[in-house]
Amino acid sequence: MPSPPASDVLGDFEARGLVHDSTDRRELARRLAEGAISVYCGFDPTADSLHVGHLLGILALRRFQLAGHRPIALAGGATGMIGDPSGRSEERNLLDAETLATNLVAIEGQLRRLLAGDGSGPEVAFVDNASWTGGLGLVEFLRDVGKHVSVNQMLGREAVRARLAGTEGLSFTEFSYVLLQAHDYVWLHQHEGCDLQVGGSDQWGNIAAGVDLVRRRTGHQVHGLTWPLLTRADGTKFGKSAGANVWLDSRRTSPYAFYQHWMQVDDVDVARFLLQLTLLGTDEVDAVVAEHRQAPARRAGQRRLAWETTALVHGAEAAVAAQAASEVLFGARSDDVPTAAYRMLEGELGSLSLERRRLRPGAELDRLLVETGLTVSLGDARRQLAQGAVYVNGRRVQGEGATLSGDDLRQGGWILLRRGKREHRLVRAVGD
RNA sequence: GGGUCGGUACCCAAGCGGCCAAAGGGAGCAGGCUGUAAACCUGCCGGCUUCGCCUACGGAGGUUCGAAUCCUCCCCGGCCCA
Repeated sequence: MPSPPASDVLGDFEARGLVHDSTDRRELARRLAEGAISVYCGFDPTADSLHVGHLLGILALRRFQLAGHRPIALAGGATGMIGDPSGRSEERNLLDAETLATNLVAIEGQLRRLLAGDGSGPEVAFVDNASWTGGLGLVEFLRDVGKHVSVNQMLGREAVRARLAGTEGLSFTEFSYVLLQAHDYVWLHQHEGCDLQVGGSDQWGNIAAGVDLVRRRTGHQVHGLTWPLLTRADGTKFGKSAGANVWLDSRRTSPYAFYQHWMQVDDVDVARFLLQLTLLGTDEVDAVVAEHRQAPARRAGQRRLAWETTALVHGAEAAVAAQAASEVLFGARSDDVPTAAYRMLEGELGSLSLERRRLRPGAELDRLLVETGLTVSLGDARRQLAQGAVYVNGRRVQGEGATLSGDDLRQGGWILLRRGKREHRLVRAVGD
């Protein structure tokens, strides 16, 4: 895999559309060219898994690593206790310590796995800001951190202003969040030699505050860099599929679902996503995009995107399986599938087992649809049936009262159900 | 605390005694066209034992043959005054 030239990560970020804001660009470029630096990106444990939005941060660290710099992945055990008001219109509910601890462990595990890399480049450092914030006394904090920060400036921040102007208000706790993150930067600068913090554009305020605080406390000039948030071309937030978040944890979003999520990306977004969400070199992305433009129907862009992201997050083996499942389901012959393929699909799809007698000819399809979760209610199931949205083993069945027929159990016990274009479920008959 | 306007389905928003499961828009789902795109066209879009029934218009009561619509109290929000 071609890595960006060690001397020009910044240029690479720019070429990929990954620069939203940064501290003095020339100064930063000079610093990066001068030699390896330590760069940090934080991840707050707001859930027990990261989601696709976090991929940008993870890849950013990898990009720096490939260019010879030292990445620091920070899990926000302390900041997670407070809640970042950036980009939020409402006060967060504080997570209880237990949930937080669980989340932290889960997220750290994911970060370690995703950043393990291939052994090239400097090793990644994993830190948790609770380790240096936990023992910090309030008075000490107010003297060492608070004294250097201007409330006037804090009030000027976009995230704060929006909340003060609106009806939601802002608690002192969230108002103070930026101080913690700024303090993190100081600590990492002093103890880990960190000279650059990166994050999504919503983090700019927090990062800038950190850069400021480092200067006031140490007189050193450190840097910040943000990328634009992941959005679709139409401006809507990306990372949701059918309203649900797309997670990196396979228990929350299966590798198959994850793969499909990328397969379904709009043409207009493919090039940008390839640049921003994979480690492919820009030349290679250009080649893929050119191929895609030649014959958009083949979805070369989406295929490559799905492959790269799935392999990155779930490993090559899972990516192969997800790809194979997709071939079966979206290929020409989903009405006649070999047993081996059924077994494979069983692991990839939402599948369930039902007693054989429930799947006899005459069994009502509407109930089956509800049971498999393909529709949300019986009424919905009947609507879908009436609209011709339902397929059994790849063949459309129509009519509200549709039932299973004699040969619907394939290879001795599987039924492939589908609603609409792309929702599939596999049902397996068990018992006698 | 006083005044006033408002709280309607996932969101915005009409309705202001029966014809209201509630206009319109958005989102979502499906069908058509396609390429598992986009755009466009069409249909659906509370639940159920579906020619009917149940639950719903901030909450609780009440008036009425009949209430989202009227009355009372309560809760919540905007604005104005203190």
